[in-house]
Amino acid sequence: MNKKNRTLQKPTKERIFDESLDLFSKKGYEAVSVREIAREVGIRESSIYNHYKNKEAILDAIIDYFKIELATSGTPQEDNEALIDQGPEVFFEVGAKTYIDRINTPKMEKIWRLVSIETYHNEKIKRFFKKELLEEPIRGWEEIFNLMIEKNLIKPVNPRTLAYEYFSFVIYLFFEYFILEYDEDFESFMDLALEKMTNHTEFLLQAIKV
Amino acid sequence: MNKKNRTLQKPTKERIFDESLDLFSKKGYEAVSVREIAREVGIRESSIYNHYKNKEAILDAIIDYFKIELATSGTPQEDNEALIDQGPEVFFEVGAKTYIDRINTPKMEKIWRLVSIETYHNEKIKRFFKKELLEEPIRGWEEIFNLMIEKNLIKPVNPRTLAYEYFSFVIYLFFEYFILEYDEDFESFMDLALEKMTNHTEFLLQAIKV
DNA sequence: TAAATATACGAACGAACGTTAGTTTTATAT
DNA sequence: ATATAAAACTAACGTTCGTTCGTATATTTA
Repeated sequence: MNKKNRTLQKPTKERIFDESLDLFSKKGYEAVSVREIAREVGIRESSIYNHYKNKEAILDAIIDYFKIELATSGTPQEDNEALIDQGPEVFFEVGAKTYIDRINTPKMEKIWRLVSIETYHNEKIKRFFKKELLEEPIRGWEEIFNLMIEKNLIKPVNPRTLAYEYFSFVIYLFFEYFILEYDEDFESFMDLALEKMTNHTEFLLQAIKV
Repeated sequence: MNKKNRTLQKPTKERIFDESLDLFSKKGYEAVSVREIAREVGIRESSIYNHYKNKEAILDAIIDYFKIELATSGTPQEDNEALIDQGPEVFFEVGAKTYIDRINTPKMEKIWRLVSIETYHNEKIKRFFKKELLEEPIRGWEEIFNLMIEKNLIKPVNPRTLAYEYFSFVIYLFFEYFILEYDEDFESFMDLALEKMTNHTEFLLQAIKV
């Protein structure tokens, strides 16, 4: 019976990962105890240490998973050039879709929330956030706007300014959701967020179209 | 000698307040122990309880101070009407100045950082942030843009959209500073932030001017 | 089937936490 | 000078924390 059950359910290590993520994303890393994780998994706290070196190793595993998922979900660089020729409208649409795809699984949504929380407390996560989720996207959008200007698709406004105009709103929406409204219904929030994003890109487009 | 020194320095309660704020803003509320506060003040931890009921009461006192400071620094509603007639440029300038004034003392700067951190963990602070620092300003700016449209000073774009366009950038700058770059030099950050804000309002103005 | 490995357990560790109790010192008011 | 009140002290409380140890029980490998 034990053997049969064991094969039907997820491995313990994965269950520790999932339950930890669930708790961390709700309460933050420090506020969750190893005993609490063990209780949720259904084992004793000492058994946790058969699967992870210590508590921090669980957090590290989660962040590693996050980085890998992000790396495999990004739009390939080469496609950009071809997309730009179809005009800014198409690009904004694809851009929005890319960001949504990155939070589209319950697991990733929880990690986003966790990363938002721990950015305050964890230096490693903070640096990652700043570099990969803020500076790198800004740089990418600057490049895109620069290309659009070169191709005479939009007015010659400072591309860095445009990148901030576009992307600061994305950050704002993340902030609004993951920090201020996380408890609320994801579907209805997403509907509202998409509407806000549409208004934003329409306004931006109106301002820079030739 | 003791008496003389005592009268020259701040009262103990105030020193507890100041040191707590200093530590809280650096490490977050939970990460700071009562012993640590006492050590910084230069008394035993039990003496803290002669001045504050418990640890949470210190945090409450800080938040109360913040609310009072914010309430007394806001621009009076009546002035808005007169300012609007001078055109959007003036209004953006005054608006930016108002926000800067609200973080212009070292004490207030620390509390902003603390509020940013604890918004994740403290339900009271979160509700305050959402209502008073996000929804209320957005509502205010919507009203302002609405008036500008009525007075034919700007194009008739949806005023709510304009409010988000303007204010999401302010939130973004707060986020960038208080969460991601807090350690860095305030002066140099503020110079850069002001430049970004100027670019932002210039872009916005260009897009909506009649 | 026997040996080896993986995984679970109960019990305990040392340290840190917020807080309280009782007592002594210091400052103020009569 | 003496009584009162404020504010400091020492010591300890009961909990919780992350982690380790030795051991028992499954599961896998030889």
